[in-house]
Amino acid sequence: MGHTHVTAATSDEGAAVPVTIRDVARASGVHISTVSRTFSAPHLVNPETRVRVLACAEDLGYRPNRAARALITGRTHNIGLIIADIANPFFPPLIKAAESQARHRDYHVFVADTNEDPTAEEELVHALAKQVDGVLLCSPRMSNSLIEQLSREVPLVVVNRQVTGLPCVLMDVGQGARSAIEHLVGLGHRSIALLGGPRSSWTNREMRRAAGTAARAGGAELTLLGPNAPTEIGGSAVAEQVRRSGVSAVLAYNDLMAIGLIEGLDALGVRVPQEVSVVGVDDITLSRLTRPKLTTVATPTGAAGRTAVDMLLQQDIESPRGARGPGAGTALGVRRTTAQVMLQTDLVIRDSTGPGPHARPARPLAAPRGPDPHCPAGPGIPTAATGDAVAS
Amino acid sequence: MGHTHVTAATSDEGAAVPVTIRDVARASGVHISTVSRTFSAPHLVNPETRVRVLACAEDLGYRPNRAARALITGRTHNIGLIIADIANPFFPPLIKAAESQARHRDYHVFVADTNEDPTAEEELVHALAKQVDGVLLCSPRMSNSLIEQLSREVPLVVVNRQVTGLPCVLMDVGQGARSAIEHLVGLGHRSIALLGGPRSSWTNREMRRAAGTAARAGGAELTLLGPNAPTEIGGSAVAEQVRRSGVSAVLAYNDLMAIGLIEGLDALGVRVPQEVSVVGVDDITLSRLTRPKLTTVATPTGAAGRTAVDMLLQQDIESPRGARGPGAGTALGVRRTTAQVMLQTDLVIRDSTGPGPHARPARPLAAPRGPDPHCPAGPGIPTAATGDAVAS
DNA sequence: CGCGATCCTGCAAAGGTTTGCAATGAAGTA
DNA sequence: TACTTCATTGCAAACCTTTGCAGGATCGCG
Repeated sequence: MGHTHVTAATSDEGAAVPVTIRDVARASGVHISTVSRTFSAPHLVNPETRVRVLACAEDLGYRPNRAARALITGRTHNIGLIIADIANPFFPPLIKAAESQARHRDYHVFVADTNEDPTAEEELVHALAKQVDGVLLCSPRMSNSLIEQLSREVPLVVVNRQVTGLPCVLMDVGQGARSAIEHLVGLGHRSIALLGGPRSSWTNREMRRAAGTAARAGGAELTLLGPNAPTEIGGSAVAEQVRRSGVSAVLAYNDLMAIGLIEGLDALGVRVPQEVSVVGVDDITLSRLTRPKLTTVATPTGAAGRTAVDMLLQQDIESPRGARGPGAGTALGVRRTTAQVMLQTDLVIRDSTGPGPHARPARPLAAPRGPDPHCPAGPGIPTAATGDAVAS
Repeated sequence: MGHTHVTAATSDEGAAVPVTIRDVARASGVHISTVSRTFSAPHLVNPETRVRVLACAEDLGYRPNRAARALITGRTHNIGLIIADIANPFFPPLIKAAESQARHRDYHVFVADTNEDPTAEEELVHALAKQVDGVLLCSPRMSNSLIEQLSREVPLVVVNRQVTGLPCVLMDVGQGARSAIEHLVGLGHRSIALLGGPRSSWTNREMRRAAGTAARAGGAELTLLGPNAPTEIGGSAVAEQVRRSGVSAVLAYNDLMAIGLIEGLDALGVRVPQEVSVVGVDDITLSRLTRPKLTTVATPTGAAGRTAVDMLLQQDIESPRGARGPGAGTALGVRRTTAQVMLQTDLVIRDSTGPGPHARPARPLAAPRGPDPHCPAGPGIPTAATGDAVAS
């Protein structure tokens, strides 16, 4: 590793003296159990004692050892967050929201990246299992059956995937794809391509299903292209294929692919939206910054992260892990209710979609359009309703 | 919270039977200490016994309880990663690299987001202290003295900040800023603005210092604008100010601001790079995707994450935390060597910079330029050398 | 055959916290 | 006054693992 040590100094440092509950007990003249209760069950200790203990604790800089606490309570107050690819801008807002929500509930979040690799996913669940109270599985690439199996090892909440028997947070990409297709059909497009994402993606299947239905209903022909890598590269790689297919509009699996496709088409001399319209999914920050600005289906990423954490913690509180007390370890089945939450998506119309070859002549050609009925707050600004739910 | 429960089912699930070292011991007919050694000191146990124990462990699905292990060894095998803003695309590659590197060393990573808030930073260090073996502080916003103080509580490695006595990973933004200014001066710009970032940012100070020197050396005038929020919004907000200042080129604190600025200038009818040249810092993915593509100083984010983890673990191995064995708890000072690593940056020339008003007439005006000597692999492709070091 | 060395394994303490139970004392009730 | 109830606190077991120490067996060597 070619670093250069600019400075190499030595410094004196007192060994971090670990101050335990015992020290606090001694300092405040009570038994350690009283100190413990001061923190974990304050109502059980005399207010006067409590303030004294708290003062001593503060004074000594005491912080409860979470490992010891975890050891006896069986609850680590940690949760795991397994992500297909942190570098995909879709995920950071989700991570951020989840971490913040967890922190408010006095939980910490382990983040792990699988590089879209199903095997890594499985290993990570195993590795995390004993160390966390539950795991959030975001856009998993492994099989449903494996997920179910793993859920017997550690409480799981799945995001962007429907697994029966498990709590799931879903984004209504079906509705999103439908809106997108309807938007394109309304613009006069009759030949549309769907740029598929990873084969094992639930989102991918949902989009295909909904887009197919919507296209049929609108009298348009839908061409399936894929599967592809859900990245910019994946998008630009199919540009040539898109051109040859002769479609006048494309719905891409996500924004990254849409942007890559636009790049690729541009390199081939195909103009967007004049010759081909492109719609993405996710509404990542980037999609507002490219030229042309991307028309896309906004997904409520932050809300998904928060909701997933809530569901995990709720489920977790119902059924604490580990046997409590001697003799309570009989493996009696735990009955728990699982819920699936569907979050609404919103079509955000910007500049990457325009009139198709079948547009009625009355429509102005290739002119900037006004706000679309689907997008109450006007183009470019995700609606506040994005995080809200939709009855389905 | 407006979600709709699409499904609410109940499922039977065996209580996750916690299989401990004791179960494995019973199953394989040895004492628990032998099982323990099988995992933590395999060379001390008879090969035959070992395979038998391993088989049983595998069979029962045993995984060592890390909390218990942490309790007695004093090492959690976790590290904390404190980030100013996960949503800033500068950080995900760093997180990803750090997490991956840590995992290879059998460590897990807690990720926490401070929203650029110094107070949150301090609280997070406290909260994490007892739970991790060390903390990576990325682009901290708190004061040096506070950082030093916190480093007495938990081993710290600082990224993007120079703190004497603490191990630091720095990116040579000074060199980067110099290259950028020289590039602009070479293009004929004599009046350049520096768009500052957060006041408490070390990077910010370094850039100001280096850019000032380079501008003086090149006979250019440098205008300081800031501090600003290191975001797209922060950049677009100063567009008007940039126009009024009359400069012909701008070096922005980071890519996000540069892109925001270009957006803002565009809205004011100022063309980039024809009227104003813009240079960013970081080379985030986004900078290759905007129009015009951004000229920027590439920072080795992944290498920084990996290096930081390595430094933390190395320092950590030298001085294990917590008193080992009875009577060893005397607070004798631990002497440890701290190093600072400086990583090289690289100017990547793309399309957001062009000839300035003082360009020699021989130069073609506003025409696409070929590869720049600063960028060996050609524009648009970060050089492989980016992660390597530079002697300084 | 005896002795030490080596290898393997068991024993038990320790690590910091939580928590059921018991003890204490005070206050309230009959 | 005697008895009950309640609030507060102490006691000690338990959580699961690691590790220093010692015991036992086996082997090599003189």
